[in-house]
Amino acid sequence: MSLPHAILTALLEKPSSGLELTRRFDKSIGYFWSATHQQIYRELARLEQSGFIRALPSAVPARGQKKEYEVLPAGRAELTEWAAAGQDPKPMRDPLLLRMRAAAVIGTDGLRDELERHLALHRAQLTTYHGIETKDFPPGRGSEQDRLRHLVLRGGIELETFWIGWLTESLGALAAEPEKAPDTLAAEPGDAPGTPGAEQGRDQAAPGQT
Amino acid sequence: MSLPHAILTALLEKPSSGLELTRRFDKSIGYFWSATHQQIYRELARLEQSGFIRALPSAVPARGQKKEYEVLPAGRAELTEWAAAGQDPKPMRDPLLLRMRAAAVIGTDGLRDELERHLALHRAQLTTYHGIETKDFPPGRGSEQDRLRHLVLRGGIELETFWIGWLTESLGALAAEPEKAPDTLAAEPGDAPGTPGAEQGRDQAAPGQT
DNA sequence: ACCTGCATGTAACCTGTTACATGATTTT
DNA sequence: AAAATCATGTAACAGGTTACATGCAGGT
Repeated sequence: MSLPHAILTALLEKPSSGLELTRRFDKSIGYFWSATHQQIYRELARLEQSGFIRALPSAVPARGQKKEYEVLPAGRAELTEWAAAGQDPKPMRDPLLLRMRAAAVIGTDGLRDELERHLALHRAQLTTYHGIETKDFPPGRGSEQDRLRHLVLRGGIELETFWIGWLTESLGALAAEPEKAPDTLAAEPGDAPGTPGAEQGRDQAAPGQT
Repeated sequence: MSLPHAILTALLEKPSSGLELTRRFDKSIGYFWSATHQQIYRELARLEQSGFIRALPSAVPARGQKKEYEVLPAGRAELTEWAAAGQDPKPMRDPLLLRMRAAAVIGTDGLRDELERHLALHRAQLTTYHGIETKDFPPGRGSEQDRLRHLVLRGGIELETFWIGWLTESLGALAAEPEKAPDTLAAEPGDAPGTPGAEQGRDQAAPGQT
């Protein structure tokens, strides 16, 4: 239940049309809450129906016509209420860690490549964030808004730093044990080391598993 | 599309019933891929129908009866194929960062409390992980499986460390500017600083926003 | 007989994803 | 006039969440 509140926040920062919001969700807002344009239009319609936002009267209500929205007092109240409620951090759900756990069962073929690919992506993202930081948040104290937004950006920066650190560490640990054998690298799917089926339960007593 | 593969991995580690899987998803596996028992039963039914897993013949197919599943060769092949495909890291989606961005618009009331609450939760989680680490992964090299699983755990540990660092840093930055005024702390929702409605677009030219 | 805990589900709903449709405006 | 781009949507589906239903086993 956070997308509507992300949109309310964005609209309070600046009234926008659906497509403008979509673009903002591809940039700054999307760095911590992503959304597609379909989600945004759906949610805008709901927010309007709930009386939280309204289309600026200037806009013509035709199909291909731009329609700008602004937040109504009820919308601001809703956002304030949401902020007061507090959300519990949700358990992580990350495919890459799952991928690594799977590697412990089906073998490490291709794992290094995948880690290196992610490492490159996270490094690129970090560079982007650093660019934003030097451009938008020069040293010296700005307004309260600036400082809060800077903290959000710091969150992104430190998260990417975490990934880069963990990936680097993992690649190092994998290097210590050279991926089975160099000549099995080109094996097709289904040819994983350890026979394809029929010996489940082999590593039953391994630690850190249950 | 990762839940089925999480289940396949779990079942390859050890054939289990739905409820046993649920419990494992509340512990180790759930530390990086959470799932409820409803999801698990639904997915088990699908995986069985697809011929990736089967119920062990010993079990009686009655309603309140335990039903254990094991992975079939086709299931192992499917998992291997999934692992070879590689997933792109998805854009982050975190309510707490959103909450902080909202605070830049509606005011910082209650923000410190929320950050402190999260800090405590992340510290507790880190303690849990450290407990697992010392118990299950003593120094000295174990099997390849052990080392991969240890890396996964390291991921969890370093992620919690990131949160603790960022939250601490943020609390420090907020302390520097003491939450508006001490006497507004008990204000009701709807009384946020900055008038409730009617002045959107105020901070249009602020950096780091578009 | 009744209650509690174990175990497997059903149903309804909401969010997010993917593919496609349609109208308006600008460019070539 | 055609094509590209801007802009708003519809439809169908997959995945995740919440609440509830059903059956069996063991204890009191």
